[in-house]
Amino acid sequence: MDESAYLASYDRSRYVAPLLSVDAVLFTYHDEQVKVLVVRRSRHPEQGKWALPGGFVDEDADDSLDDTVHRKIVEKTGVKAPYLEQLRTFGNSSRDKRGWSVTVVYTALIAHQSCAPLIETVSDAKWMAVSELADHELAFDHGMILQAAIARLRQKALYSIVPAFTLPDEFTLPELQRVHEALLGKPLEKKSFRRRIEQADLLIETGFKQSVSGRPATLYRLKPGAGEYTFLRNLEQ
Amino acid sequence: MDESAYLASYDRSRYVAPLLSVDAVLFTYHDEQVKVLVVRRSRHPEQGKWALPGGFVDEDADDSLDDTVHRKIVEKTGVKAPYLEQLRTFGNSSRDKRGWSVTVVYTALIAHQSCAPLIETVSDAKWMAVSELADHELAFDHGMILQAAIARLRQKALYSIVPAFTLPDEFTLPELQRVHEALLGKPLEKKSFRRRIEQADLLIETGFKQSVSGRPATLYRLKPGAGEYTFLRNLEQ
DNA sequence: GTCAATAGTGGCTAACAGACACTAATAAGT
DNA sequence: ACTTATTAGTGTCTGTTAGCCACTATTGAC
Repeated sequence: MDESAYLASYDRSRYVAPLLSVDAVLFTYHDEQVKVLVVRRSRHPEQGKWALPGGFVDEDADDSLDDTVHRKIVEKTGVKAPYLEQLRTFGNSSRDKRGWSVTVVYTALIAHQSCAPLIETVSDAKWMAVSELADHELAFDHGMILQAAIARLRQKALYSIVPAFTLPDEFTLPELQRVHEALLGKPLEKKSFRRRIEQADLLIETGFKQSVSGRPATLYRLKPGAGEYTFLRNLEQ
Repeated sequence: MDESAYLASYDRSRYVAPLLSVDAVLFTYHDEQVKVLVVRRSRHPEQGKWALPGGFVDEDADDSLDDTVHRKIVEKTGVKAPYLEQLRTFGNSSRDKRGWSVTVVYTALIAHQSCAPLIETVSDAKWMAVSELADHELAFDHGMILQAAIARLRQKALYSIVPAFTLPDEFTLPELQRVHEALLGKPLEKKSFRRRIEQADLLIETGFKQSVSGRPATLYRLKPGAGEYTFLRNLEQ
């Protein structure tokens, strides 16, 4: 049998594959806190519990797993997340009562303001501060997944400016530093923080922000590709 | 309907999920070269082509995706790989002619000597030097996957001693440096390389290696957890 | 004993993070 | 207008660690 004959006779429905889903850990920054989007499950299993936004691949609508996550995030927030990166895939026999299941998990970052209007009007999705996560039990193994996502983003705060994607398009260096500090749970040296960003030439100056009180800060926008840049040296851990 | 009733009525075979497989990029070091295990495909599709070792989840035999990879590597090499880490999951509609498919890819490292006997006796698996990969077309998107795995391992050579897992249990620092240099494709500073490993206290001295020519080198073994250690500062890129 | 080869060290320089005091620019109060 | 509080941003010194490269150490071959 040659390959075309094989493909013609191939019937995928004969093979029972593990349940495959895609989930997103969507971070933002608001009110001095790093927050994560959780949605209330409307259906069984784990109905009523808070869970990560996610779902199944739509073979007609999605060309790739990235498409699936993007679609799911747009469904919940109304906008496309400007930063998306695969975290890890979790697959075992016990994480879902329906049987052996696999979920491909992504980390995504978005500015709070760009999706706040939609989320505030729906009752099945909300931002949860990462500091209060311990108080809430999430569906499936999503609590553990969230911890893994936070650990990774925390690491990135030490050697990249990826956390900038939790801020609006234009942001100030003090704002960015406060995001990093919220992630790391401790203050950073202002000078060290600013120096390395300046040396790496990752930002474009766009103007000045009127101050609430005190000297106004310079507004910046990320240069294209700034999210991929990694510093050779970590900040102190 | 409550959850137990839902679960009792749930029939997974009604849902056609994308084809799910697991693949491994298994690295080793031998004859001054970093090599990758490839296996010849005995069945359609892409019959006869070289591909990454991998396969499907066996829901009875495997409790987790990690189990699946471990099992697949043991099938090909006869031994369990001492280092295993998820690389990334690739999923789209075009990578497999059978339709929408997803593969969870792992990077694994193993000492050449620990599996050479088995591999040399079989004709459907062989070590391919990464330097000659460009000359061989691999099945599916495995060529691209391999490039991603190499890029990641190369990064790790700059800030960890993970490449040590391509060497036997006991190895010398000059041997380890040669692995890193083979990965990076350029020489490293001997003093810088040794100094950081000594400072991080990652190795246990076990004796001396009789020299082929020249002064004998000290043999070391990895301390437990040494693979998870990351240096705060990268070697020069 | 000398030489070739490889292992391992000493010690200087350069780059960059930490620390912290300093200056700069704004709003509010008098 | 001046003072003060507040936040933004800089100057500059110290400490750590990688780059560099010359040096010493230990072996086998002759």
